[in-house]
Amino acid sequence: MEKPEKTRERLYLIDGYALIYRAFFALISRPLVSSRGENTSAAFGVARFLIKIIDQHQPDYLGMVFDAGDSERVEMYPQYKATREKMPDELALSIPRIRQLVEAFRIPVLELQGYEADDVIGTLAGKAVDAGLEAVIVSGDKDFYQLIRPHVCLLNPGRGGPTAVEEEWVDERNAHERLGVAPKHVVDYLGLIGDSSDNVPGVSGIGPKTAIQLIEQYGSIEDIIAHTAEIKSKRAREALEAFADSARLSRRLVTIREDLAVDLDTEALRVREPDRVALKDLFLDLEFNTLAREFAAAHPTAPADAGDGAEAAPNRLAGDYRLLSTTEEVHALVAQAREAGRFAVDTETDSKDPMRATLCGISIGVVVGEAFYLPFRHRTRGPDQGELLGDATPDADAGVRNLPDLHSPEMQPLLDLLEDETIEKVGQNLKYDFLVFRREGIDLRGIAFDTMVASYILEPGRREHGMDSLALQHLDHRTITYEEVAGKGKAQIPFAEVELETACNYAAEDADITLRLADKFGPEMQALELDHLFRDVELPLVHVLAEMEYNGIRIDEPFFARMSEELRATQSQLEREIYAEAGEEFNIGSTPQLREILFGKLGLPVIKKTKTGASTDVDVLQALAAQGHRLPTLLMQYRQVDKLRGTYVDALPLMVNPETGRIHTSFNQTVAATGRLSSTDPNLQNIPIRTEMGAEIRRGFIPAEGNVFVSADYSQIELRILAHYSGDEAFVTAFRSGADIHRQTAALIFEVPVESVTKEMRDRAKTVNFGIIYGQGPFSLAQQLGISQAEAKAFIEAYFERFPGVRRYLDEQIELARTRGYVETLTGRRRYIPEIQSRNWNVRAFGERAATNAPIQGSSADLIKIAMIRIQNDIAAGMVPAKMLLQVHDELLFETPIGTEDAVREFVRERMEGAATLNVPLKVAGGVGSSWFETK
DNA sequence: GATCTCACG
DNA sequence: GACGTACGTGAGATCC
Repeated sequence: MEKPEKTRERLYLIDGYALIYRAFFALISRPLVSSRGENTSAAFGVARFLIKIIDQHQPDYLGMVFDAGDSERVEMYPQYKATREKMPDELALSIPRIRQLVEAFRIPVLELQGYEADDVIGTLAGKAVDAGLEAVIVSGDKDFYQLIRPHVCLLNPGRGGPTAVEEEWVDERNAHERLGVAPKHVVDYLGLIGDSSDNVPGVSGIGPKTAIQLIEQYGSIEDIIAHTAEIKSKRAREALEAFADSARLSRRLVTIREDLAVDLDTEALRVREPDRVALKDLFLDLEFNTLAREFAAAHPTAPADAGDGAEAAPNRLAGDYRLLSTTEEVHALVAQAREAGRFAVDTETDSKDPMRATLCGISIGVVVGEAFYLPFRHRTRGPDQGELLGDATPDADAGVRNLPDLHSPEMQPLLDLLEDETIEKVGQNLKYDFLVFRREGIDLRGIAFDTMVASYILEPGRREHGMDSLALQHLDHRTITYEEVAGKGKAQIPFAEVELETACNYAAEDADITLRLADKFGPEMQALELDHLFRDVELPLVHVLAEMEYNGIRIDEPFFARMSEELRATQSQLEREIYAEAGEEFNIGSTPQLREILFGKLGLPVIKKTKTGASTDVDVLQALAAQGHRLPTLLMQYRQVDKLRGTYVDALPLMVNPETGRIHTSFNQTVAATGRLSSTDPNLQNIPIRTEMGAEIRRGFIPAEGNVFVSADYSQIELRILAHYSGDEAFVTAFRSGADIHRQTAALIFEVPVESVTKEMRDRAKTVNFGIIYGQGPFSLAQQLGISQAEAKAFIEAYFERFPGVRRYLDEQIELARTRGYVETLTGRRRYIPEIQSRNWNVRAFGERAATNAPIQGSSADLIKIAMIRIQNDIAAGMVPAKMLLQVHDELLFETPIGTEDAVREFVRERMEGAATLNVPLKVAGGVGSSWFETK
């Protein structure tokens, strides 16, 4: 039916939740998920619909109607809507978004506490007609047919996409025909047949056909009941005799009220220009880029507000940033912070490495929009550009007004504040500040919020969690960058030499932004139930990691010097042999030159290609060596030696901290998308062990005088997690029996008794076991095992046949990632997988592997983190004299006084094995030694 | 800064 | 039927 002819101004009343549900479920099998993991299906559908309504229908008045609170129908009939499933979480989370959208469109929201949208719509439609308007009810719900009359019609919105449905008008002309009864009898009709979605009972035994017939014959439900005895059909008659009251109740339940106490405020409902800026921001935030473009094209900015640039450029947030220069001011600030019980803190220093940095100032923010900078060690350069005029004392330089020394009695209240556990500290990367303070002899306590960690919990796949990027995205604010105040490259000056007012603006802004971000991230984490992970795992871990970094690890420098000489000699020898074999000298480290030698000059076959040409990696060299060529073998040896020397033996001694004589790595808590840690400067999580020559390097890591190392590593933690999650019977049984899991696996997939499993069978089973965790396919398994692809395929099939629970579990994770956009670990840590929605097979397959691997790798990370926190707590409480030094994903390394090693081993084992209770036991293996090498 | 290679779990 | 083919990291060397 085409659109009814327009004779009056039109008011469109949109049934809000009907629209939202429809939009959400239209995309249920392929939901829209933003890169931050937000399910945006409903918001998208609603936005697109509103644009369409406004552009194509050009309503004169428009309102969005929502249910609010429990309906009076529940009092009438407690089971009303009781069979409805709870709103899916993803949808519930997008309701606030949709309200923002509606607001940005400047469409009034109409709701009345205690009433359903239907009743508000019924009332307003009536009032609209009285006011000389025409009411268009936008909904697909048949209940609304009862409201149809002159100047009231129904618009059932269509649907785009693959299963497109045309929009549909229902008015006086076609209502009767569509439902089989006239609008005035809709309540009788629905009262008889009931409504399963609202759990309205109706009359059991009477369906649409009978209902229509009865209504045609007798009229309303009361009339029908009055004539029950005359009804010919025995079934219908008996049904009515039994359920007459149910029919009356049902009729009342489906009757839409038209008499609520709401006014029709036509002026408020008149369609207005949308708030373009807000809408554009929302669209970008929701990643509706196409919609944003289309909307911008259809609604060009009026000349009046074009070109002022306010829309495009991020704001500069207004902040009152002040430099403190007197003790009294500091005391007042301390009092204010104590009063508030919470403040943001940030340190300014002269190095990115907290183990080498010197503190030069502190910024503090207590309330949003206000922050202070406390300079302690600023100085200026003299006119001759070299002589330092200022130092730590305020009098030394007239140009700089430092506060009294941080450790002077006047500043004691500030130090007390920092060390007061009851006053909450908010910061960005507080591990850094903690270490800087610690080296000043200040123990920063009360770490309550870290915005960098919070951002990581909310968006673990995000590239960077730096403040500049977070402020830009979340606060639409461009921060002052370090380069802007200190310069860059060669011209960069130490922060201590930055002019004070400039330093203050930079530093205080950081504290202010931190506070604003914390206020935003806190509720977001709560909404996603990530609070436990944040409060009980990641936040306590900040301390633990800081402690480990502070501890550092000792190396045997003469050992590295000797090893470097030996490797260098080996390398020269190999170099000569390589040149001889190649027939010329060239740069072995240059891939292009090596390519030319191997595939050009010597004409060896190209095995594998990279983006830029033939690959020369170890797989290729191995294959070429297997063909009987000598050069590839030499190259592999050369590369191994070169790598060990360049990356480890020569590099590590340069990292020794002159102050402590030890190497202090940095454990990054916000890098790995799965929840793992990473280690940098230097990376101590990839110290060689797999080859004999490489493992020698570990002899150079030694405990402090009078100490030994204790190492403890989880045995097959990832496979145990897989067993736990999948609940696979064979798998779980194997682990519970305490037997060798790879041997057990081999017995099952090769169908032989455990005693007959050969070493080769076990090795293959082990490879398959690990391959499964990563989603390895037949192609790569075949390559790895040196077997045919068909054989590899048979292995994988045999595996899943023996472990059907594993297959089921992996499929489940893929399905979860597809439908809700993310997978999660034991602690609820999420990993969003937008790739799984890709139309590109390759990208999608990657997403599927990530979806199966992330819960396993991530849960393993969860467990060791929990263990680390408990261990460090007990170490701090003095239970053992050990120091935790390193974490290498499933392994922890400790340093402890000689004689305490057995106790420490047991202490650590107990806490690691007790980190969680799974379906299968957790097992920890340990070792003791006077070098890292010996702990194996 | 991008690319390649290779070290670890 | 082809696609391209195992997850997660960091560092050093070379090239452009």
